[in-house]
Amino acid sequence: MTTKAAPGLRVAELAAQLGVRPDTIRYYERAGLLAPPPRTPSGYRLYPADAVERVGFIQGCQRLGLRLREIADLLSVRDTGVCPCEPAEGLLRRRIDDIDDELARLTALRAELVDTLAGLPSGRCPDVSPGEWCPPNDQSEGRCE
Amino acid sequence: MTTKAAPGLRVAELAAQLGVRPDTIRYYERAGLLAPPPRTPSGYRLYPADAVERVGFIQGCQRLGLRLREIADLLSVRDTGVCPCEPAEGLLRRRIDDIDDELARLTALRAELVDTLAGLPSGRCPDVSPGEWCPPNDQSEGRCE
DNA sequence: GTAAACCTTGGACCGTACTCCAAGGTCAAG
DNA sequence: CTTGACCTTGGAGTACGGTCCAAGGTTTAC
Repeated sequence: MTTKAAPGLRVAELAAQLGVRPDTIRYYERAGLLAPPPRTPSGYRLYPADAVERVGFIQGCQRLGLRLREIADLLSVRDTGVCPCEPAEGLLRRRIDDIDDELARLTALRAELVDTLAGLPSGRCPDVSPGEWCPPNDQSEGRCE
Repeated sequence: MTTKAAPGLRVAELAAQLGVRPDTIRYYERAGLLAPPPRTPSGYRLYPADAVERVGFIQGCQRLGLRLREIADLLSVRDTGVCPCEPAEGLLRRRIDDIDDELARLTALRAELVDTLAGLPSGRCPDVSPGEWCPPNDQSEGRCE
């Protein structure tokens, strides 16, 4: 069977498969996440079919909140033929810790916002320490009643 | 009583009172949060004492997560002599909604990360859809055992 | 043949809140 | 008088992940 030799994907085709723009693909190349692909005689990039999977891996990692630099590290391990799950474990643990910090911060901030809001429509404007909501000069005018 | 005429604060003095750098004060001026202050004959900025309170207000709003542009809006209301608590209420409500969205997003993401991590050290590397952790070509080599 | 739709490159730009820089002026202490 | 610490300005740089641009070359459809 004469399997049609894979012609490869042009940059816009690869991008469309993954729902991104061609610029993003070229950006990944500049950022070291995608090796420079072979070119047509006239200089167009021609990606092999497995580039789709590679960009999909990038997107999966991004969904988990990894940065491109971290994803590049995982890919470089993966490119040696080794599963990058060991370095990934460290990255993911650190990511969870960051998320926990952020959750705590946002939860505390939310409570503070609710407190501040609760004071707003009442007789006195609450302070936003160390500043105040009301202008400091004319105390008798413009305050919420 | 001959009250010593307030000499005003130079930019580094104002900044030091609030724990920020002079550049930050000048940046607030460029950004429209601080009016251009009077100058000494030689051109140095000389802030009146209430500038400390004003920058304190900015910091208080920042702690609540408001952006400089939003704070500028509140300040411009406050500068009319009116308490900015009414527009602030809208900003703070929207901020709480944003935080709720972010909390939900981070909570879901955290769960996904924990799931992913739980699969890592076991016999099979988990998929990071639509990519996979393990390289697609050599299935038999390099997998976590 | 020609127009539309693709491709190439290097570089500038987005938002956010600063932060730093160079080149020069000012001011107080010794 | 000199030294050092302050001040001025406009502009560039930081992180992040793209996004867009112009100016030109290529390919495809009609």
